[in-house]
Amino acid sequence: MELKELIKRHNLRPTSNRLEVLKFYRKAGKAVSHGELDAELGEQFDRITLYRTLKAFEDAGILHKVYDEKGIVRYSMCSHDCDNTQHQDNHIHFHCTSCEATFCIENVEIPQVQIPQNLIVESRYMVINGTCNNCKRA
Amino acid sequence: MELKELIKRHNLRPTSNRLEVLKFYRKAGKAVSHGELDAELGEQFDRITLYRTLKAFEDAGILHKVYDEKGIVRYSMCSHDCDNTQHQDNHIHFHCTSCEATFCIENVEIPQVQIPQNLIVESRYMVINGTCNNCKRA
DNA sequence: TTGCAAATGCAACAGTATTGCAAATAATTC
DNA sequence: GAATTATTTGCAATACTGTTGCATTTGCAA
Ligand SMILES: [Mn+2]
Ligand SMILES: [Mn+2]
Ligand SMILES: [Zn+2]
Ligand SMILES: [Zn+2]
Repeated sequence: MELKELIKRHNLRPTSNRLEVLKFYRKAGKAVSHGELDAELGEQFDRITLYRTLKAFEDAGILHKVYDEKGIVRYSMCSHDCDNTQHQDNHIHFHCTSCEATFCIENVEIPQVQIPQNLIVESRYMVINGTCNNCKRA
Repeated sequence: MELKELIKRHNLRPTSNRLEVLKFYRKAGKAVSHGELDAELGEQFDRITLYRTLKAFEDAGILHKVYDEKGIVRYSMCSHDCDNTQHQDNHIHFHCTSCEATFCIENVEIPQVQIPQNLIVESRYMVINGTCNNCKRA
């Protein structure tokens, strides 16, 4: 199994819990909240364990946090070379206001902006709200 | 008092609670969370009333919500012609990672971006993290 | 296979926010 | 100005999200 390798490469133990969680995230193809994860795997694993799994994956650079405009926390697979020392997820996120799906726009960097005051920029975060492909035709 | 007028123009009753809250927001010059508001006015007004005041001001177009990258909810004065039908707060927000202050960059619009998929864009949200003027020299 | 470190489950707790309802207050009508 | 009506407020209860402590289980390496 490839997921096991991915977990090991990030210095975590590939437990059944972690394998199932990661399988779910990979399959989802979008950002998933703890609540949605719990709805899927809550019978099998404890609510708190799922919280800790998400935290562990985030720290390890396997998942990254995604916020929509209402502050809802979701997680999504890291694509590149994130690890426990650094995340590299500075891409745009899209949030569908119809179905509430949120996902990464991997290949679009967040544009730089000229801000007038003498402020030091460290990072940028950007969410685009709109209608996704599925909801458009419906 | 000018604040009274502002509240009335948005079809709300200018109670002492609302006047004090609005005075605080105007003075603050930055985004303020419910907790910070409660720390200032909690002796005088009920915690829940403050929640409802913020909600009422938001619905009326007097305040708008601001989220930082950690999902913390703050509110800030609306500058333009927001009302109960529409908000017009599509500017960038700046969050200082040192002092946690968050404020509006009123005069900088959020840049448009070309997203590849056929997604319908409705609005954009952007937060810049960095170091503010005060913290820079410290 | 034994020993140790990491991971899990359960219980308790913390922080933030919402809802129902009765009392208080503001605006409107007389 | 007093009576009537609608809005606002305070308090209690509740919900939701997330964290922490601790005993038990599991994975891994010696
Ligand atoms: Mn992403
Ligand atoms: Mn703003
Ligand atoms: Zn959608
Ligand atoms: Zn600062």
